[in-house]
Amino acid sequence: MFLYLYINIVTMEELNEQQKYAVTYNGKHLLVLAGAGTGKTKTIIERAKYLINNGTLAKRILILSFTRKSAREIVERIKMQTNAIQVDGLVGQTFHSWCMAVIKNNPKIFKQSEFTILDEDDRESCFKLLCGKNFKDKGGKAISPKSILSVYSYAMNAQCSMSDSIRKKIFDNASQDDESASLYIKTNKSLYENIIKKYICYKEARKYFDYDDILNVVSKALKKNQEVRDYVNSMYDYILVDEMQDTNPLQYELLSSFYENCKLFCVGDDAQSIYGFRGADFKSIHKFTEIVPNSEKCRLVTNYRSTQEILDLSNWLLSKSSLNYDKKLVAYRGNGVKPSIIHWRDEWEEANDVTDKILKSVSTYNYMYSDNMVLSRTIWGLRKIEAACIKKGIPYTIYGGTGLMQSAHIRDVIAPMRIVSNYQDEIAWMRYLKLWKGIGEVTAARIIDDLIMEENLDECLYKLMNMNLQEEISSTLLSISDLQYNPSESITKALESMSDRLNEIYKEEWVWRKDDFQILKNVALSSGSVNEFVSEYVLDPKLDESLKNSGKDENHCILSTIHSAKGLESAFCYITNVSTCSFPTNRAILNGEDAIEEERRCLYVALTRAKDRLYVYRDIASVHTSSSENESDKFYFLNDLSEELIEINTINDKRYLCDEEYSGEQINVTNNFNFD
DNA sequence: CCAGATGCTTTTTTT
DNA sequence: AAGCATCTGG
Repeated sequence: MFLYLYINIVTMEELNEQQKYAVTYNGKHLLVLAGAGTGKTKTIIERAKYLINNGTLAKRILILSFTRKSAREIVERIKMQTNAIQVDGLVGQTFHSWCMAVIKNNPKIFKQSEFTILDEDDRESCFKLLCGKNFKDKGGKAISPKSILSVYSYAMNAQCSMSDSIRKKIFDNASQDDESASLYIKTNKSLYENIIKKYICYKEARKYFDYDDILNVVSKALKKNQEVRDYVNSMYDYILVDEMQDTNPLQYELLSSFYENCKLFCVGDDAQSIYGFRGADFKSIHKFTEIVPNSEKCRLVTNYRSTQEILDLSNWLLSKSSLNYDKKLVAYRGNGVKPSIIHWRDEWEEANDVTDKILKSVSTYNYMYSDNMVLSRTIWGLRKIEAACIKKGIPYTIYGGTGLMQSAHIRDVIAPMRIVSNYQDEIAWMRYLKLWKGIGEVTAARIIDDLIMEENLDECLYKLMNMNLQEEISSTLLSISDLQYNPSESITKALESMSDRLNEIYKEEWVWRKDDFQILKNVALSSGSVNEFVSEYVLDPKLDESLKNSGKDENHCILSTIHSAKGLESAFCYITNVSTCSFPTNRAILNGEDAIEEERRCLYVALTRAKDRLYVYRDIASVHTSSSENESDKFYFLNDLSEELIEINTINDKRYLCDEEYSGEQINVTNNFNFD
């Protein structure tokens, strides 16, 4: 009963003392260290409103975030709460989209106005092409193109040397005095550098631009060019940055150009930094006041989301770390029910118990399906839960994994559109040609060698038509080319000539895959040309968003990877497979302390999503202590967990063991729905 | 040289 | 889910 009362209090527009301090801050730069559920987004929104109400023009405020989702959400919420004229021109952007805008608005300085942006898959394809088959290091060991790419990208994002990047990415962050690593780096560094140099030249020749280039080019220009610096500095008075803990050194570099003439207001939580593999360093947030001149930091510690019991467990997890997160969240809502640990013998048992509890929350306790969220460390960990949901008729939405824009059939149809928009796009040619029957890797490469010499698209198509290939190969490209200024219609035409072949490729899957193209066509309606469409969708795939929003208001339970669940919350929260060697993963244990700490933060994010009830699932074999003989067990997060913090249960569910057809009879397995 | 089948592997993910 | 290696057979 009292739970409903609290919800009303939380929605009040009042701010607590800490939030008020941050919102009305009058010094130069401020870092707000905001723990999970402490009103991080609300504080940023109130800050913007406060500035606008005190006479700052909305267009003089820039809201930056790492993700589109958070940037968009903040601006939308401000617009909802404020007079429309006042917020006119308020901008919320990602670092990437902001840099793109700078590039486009300064064509004299940035000459790369016409280029194809490579996404991660394309980038990998480039490296594959450049490495060739069986690429080996000097000791004869294979190096995957993917690992060279990761070395390159990490060096760029973390702004570190090639040697440091190899040490981090190839040698699992070996220490400086690890001799075998140093020797490897010494002998093989040039190998990496050569491929990377080739890649840089290749990009230039093919007019390719990758995500890192977008930031890097602007960052360099800001350093070197006074004109760009003046332009950028003249635009804003205030920069508000969300998710500061995910900001990497390259992005810090960009922010540094604002130190002098703008006021930064950054919000983040070091304990929720889970993007280290991408160059984000949560420690930089600790050094904020050293890095940024004239800056201060403040803290938000009152949590409005969870009960104290849930926070006690979360605080405990951080306190067991050797790192000092200095975090102790206090629940505004007071006490509730202790979290539960549930032991299972196999993952089907786990999936069965989770879905039973979801059903019960709805049938017995009158919650919605959407009050339930199942979290997993990996995307494939959700498959068994999904299967159980289907079996029991629970509506669900999956967050995480590859989005629609990454899926094979969409990329198949985008490929010919990319060719039309940049006929030198070798990666697109390769994908497109290989689709057709009779054309494999070798033939495709031969055709491309012939075509890439041509002067323009028309010459290419003419040559292609005279190659005695299946007619659809050239006719698809022709019809897209003819409809260049009607991208939506060009998709329709492309599909008409490709669908027979796609049907053959995807077989029974084609039934559901083909439905996605209606959405693609709708998105394409807002673009003026094929060219515009393909360049826009890479930076802002509205497709995935429109798909997610369509399920947003529906009463679905959420199945999500932990990474995708950041910012979400749910009354009932189930964290699956928190077992030894799964969480932290085996790989993290091998990679050493930094990786394990990142896993810890990951689990912390998961725990703090829960509002009322938290269930942590694990393999029954994970029960041991930190004094265990087994090496991997020592790193297990839930060792020595006191029963004061958590209630321990083992699934002993006869109905599951003996009877496949569950009749719907309610058996109170863990007896923990008693709020009163 | 290509197609198709099979089995294996896969951190996580955003731009 | 989807890419990979690997094999068989055309």
